[in-house]
Amino acid sequence: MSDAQQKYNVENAKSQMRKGFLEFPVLLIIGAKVTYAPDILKQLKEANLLVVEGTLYPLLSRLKRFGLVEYQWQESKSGPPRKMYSITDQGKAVLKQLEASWKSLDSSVNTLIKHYEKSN
Amino acid sequence: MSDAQQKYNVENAKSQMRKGFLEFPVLLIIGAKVTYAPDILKQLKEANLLVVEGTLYPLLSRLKRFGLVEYQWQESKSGPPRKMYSITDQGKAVLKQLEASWKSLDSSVNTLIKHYEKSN
DNA sequence: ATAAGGTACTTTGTAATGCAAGGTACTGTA
DNA sequence: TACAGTACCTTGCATTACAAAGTACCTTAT
Repeated sequence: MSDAQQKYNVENAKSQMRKGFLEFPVLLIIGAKVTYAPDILKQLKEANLLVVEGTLYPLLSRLKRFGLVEYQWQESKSGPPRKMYSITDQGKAVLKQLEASWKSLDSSVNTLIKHYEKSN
Repeated sequence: MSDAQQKYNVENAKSQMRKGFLEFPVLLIIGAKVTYAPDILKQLKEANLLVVEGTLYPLLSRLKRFGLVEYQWQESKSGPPRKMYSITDQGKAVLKQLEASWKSLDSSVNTLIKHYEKSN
């Protein structure tokens, strides 16, 4: 029956909330310091933006493909070589735009929250 | 060749930034006042959260299917009848969780922005 | 040497969602 | 009766997060 009520999954909502959004924090992280995937994962985790490998690696390839980041191989003392990512000038330009979009989104949502709270 | 650089589309990024996210503002709007689709579209537009019909109607069906909103038909003086949506108790409960997720996301991102700015 | 464990990077298939485009139907007015 | 405006809905596509599994390199212990 199409009327049957389904159970709403908040975890899925959180995941969806990050959809298409992660490029921004990842660019911020790379923009702040040359770094590599496992460290980016760690920083995202510390920021409560949990992400898994299967999400991050394709995302980095995408950023590279768009010329927003670049990388250089670097040897490690404790394992295989690492792809050290750094932001490009193009990446910095896009980052500015994403930051503007974020601020707009941020203020829009916070306004809606205030309206909602005022009505209750 | 797979190395060819593609053009980054900021508009697409904005759209993706809203992906999976829209349930939250729509619930906020319905939670603040009983309303119907075209008015929700108008409010989203005023909040700079541009959305089109093809996005909103399936979203409303979804919220209904999950029992987060309900509707009643209401006749209009200027056209066909309207589905007037209101939030349910379940919807209010979910809204609380989404608000918590949003605040966490908000503070995480703003922290990353600060780190980025400090490093430049 | 070789095995085992850790580190790093990658790929495949699935589910979810925004969007463009097109469609249906009701209402009032010329 | 035609037309324009309003409201609701559906289909197909592109994108992206995630789980899961895989490849490869390096160090350490046996």
